[in-house]
Amino acid sequence: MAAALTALVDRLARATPLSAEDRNAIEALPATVRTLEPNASLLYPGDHSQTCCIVLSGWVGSFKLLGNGQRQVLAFYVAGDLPDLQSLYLPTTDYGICALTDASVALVPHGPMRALMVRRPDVAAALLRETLVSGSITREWVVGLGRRAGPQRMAHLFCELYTQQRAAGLVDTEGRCPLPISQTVLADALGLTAVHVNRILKELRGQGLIQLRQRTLVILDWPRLSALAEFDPTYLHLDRQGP
Amino acid sequence: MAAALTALVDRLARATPLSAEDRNAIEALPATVRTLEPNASLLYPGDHSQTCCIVLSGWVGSFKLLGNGQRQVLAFYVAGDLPDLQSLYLPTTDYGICALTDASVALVPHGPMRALMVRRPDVAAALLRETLVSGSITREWVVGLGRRAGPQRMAHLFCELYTQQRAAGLVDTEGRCPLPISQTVLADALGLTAVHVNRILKELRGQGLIQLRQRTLVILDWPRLSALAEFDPTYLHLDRQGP
DNA sequence: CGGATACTTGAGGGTTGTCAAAATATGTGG
DNA sequence: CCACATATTTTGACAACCCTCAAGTATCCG
Repeated sequence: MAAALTALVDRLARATPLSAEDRNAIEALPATVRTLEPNASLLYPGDHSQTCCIVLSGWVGSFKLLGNGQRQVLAFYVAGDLPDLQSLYLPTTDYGICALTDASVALVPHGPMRALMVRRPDVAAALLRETLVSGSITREWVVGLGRRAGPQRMAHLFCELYTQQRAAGLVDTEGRCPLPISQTVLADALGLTAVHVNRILKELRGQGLIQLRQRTLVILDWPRLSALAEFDPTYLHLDRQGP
Repeated sequence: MAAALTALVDRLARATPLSAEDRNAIEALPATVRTLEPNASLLYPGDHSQTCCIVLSGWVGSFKLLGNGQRQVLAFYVAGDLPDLQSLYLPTTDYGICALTDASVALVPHGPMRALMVRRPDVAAALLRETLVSGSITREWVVGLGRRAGPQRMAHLFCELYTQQRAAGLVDTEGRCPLPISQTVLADALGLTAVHVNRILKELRGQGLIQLRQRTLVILDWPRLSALAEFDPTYLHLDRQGP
């Protein structure tokens, strides 16, 4: 359990300077680690969660289901992300969280989490910042789902995921980064069908913009891909605050 | 200027009990009131705002523009809403805010706003709660834009706006509430064209579900409308907290 | 009354969905 | 290592939804 939460410390420190005391306070949180297989649920809509979840490894998604069985993915979460921080303030969750790959998460009870935020205002501010950035990303998804056609929408998502992973040091020198999700999941995130996602992928591949094989995304032509997507990374708020 | 911020006090008190001190502290904030004509901008993408905006009257919207001139509305704001609270923590705004009707807003400088939140933790928690509820609504918009077909999507938005205004006491005994926006704005919120919005309205009207005239929405058949939308108000988090 | 804005309707085309099936990849047990 | 079962990806044909363009009607406001 010790050092399990370094993923969170690293994430927060990326945007906000944290003192050694802040780091220690985070790593001292009582956390239960859970490993998850793909598709395993962590949280169901309507649950009253008593813990906050921190992704340690793998990919996790939040989603909502519709009456006819359709699914909409709301966000992707990777190491250091907090999919349900809001459960601290809004007891009833309105969405589900499940593992998209083999994953591990830390579960921290609400009590110690709240205590940490009271004792360590800088940590509270950093967590609040993460929440606001998540909201900003969700708004950009609204724009994509509302106003971007399929190819542009997919290109934009790839630009987003690529940029996020580059900030996390997960992109290699050849423009490759992990994208360990099926076309079905991609479709549920993009508001399309899996069949159509497949056709758009073929199109982007045919234009020499990307490759997507073996759970790896390769950006072959960033200038043209980001131009197609009209990608502006401002909304990711990756600029570091403070000293 | 005095009492301008009662709209905010009333809004926060709807979900969170506030002490008299809390209320007084909010109403003592230094606020500049601005009146806006329809379409007047309050905030442009890329701005570095030094104030927080509180809607006092009228309807305000946040939005993003795309390269080809398309617009996506991200949220509607009415009296008591805070369209840009996040500017306190994320200095670069990535969206625009403009008046959708004649409107008035209060502008509170970041300094006093921050000071209030430090001195009055309950107010800070109430403001955080509002931010989280906004995020929850944005996620529901993602679901609608991604997975609901036109009529269902529009029905869902009407259910949402109606339920919110009922909580604010703005619905009369005949199921009427204000909806003072053009079909073009509605289209920009629903990710559709104005022409198609018009056709869907005709359809919903023809089925005897709603009326929309003279800036007023009338819910004629709530059971069928909410069933069509598969509307579940959980995500609005209207349940009052605490005593 | 005149001009501007908003709403309404029609015709036709493009994007995306649905249904179905084949091809490929992945995983498991013998 | 192979044989098999399963999941994922790929492709085709067709239909539905939504968009575009265009024109006409209603409404608002000075």
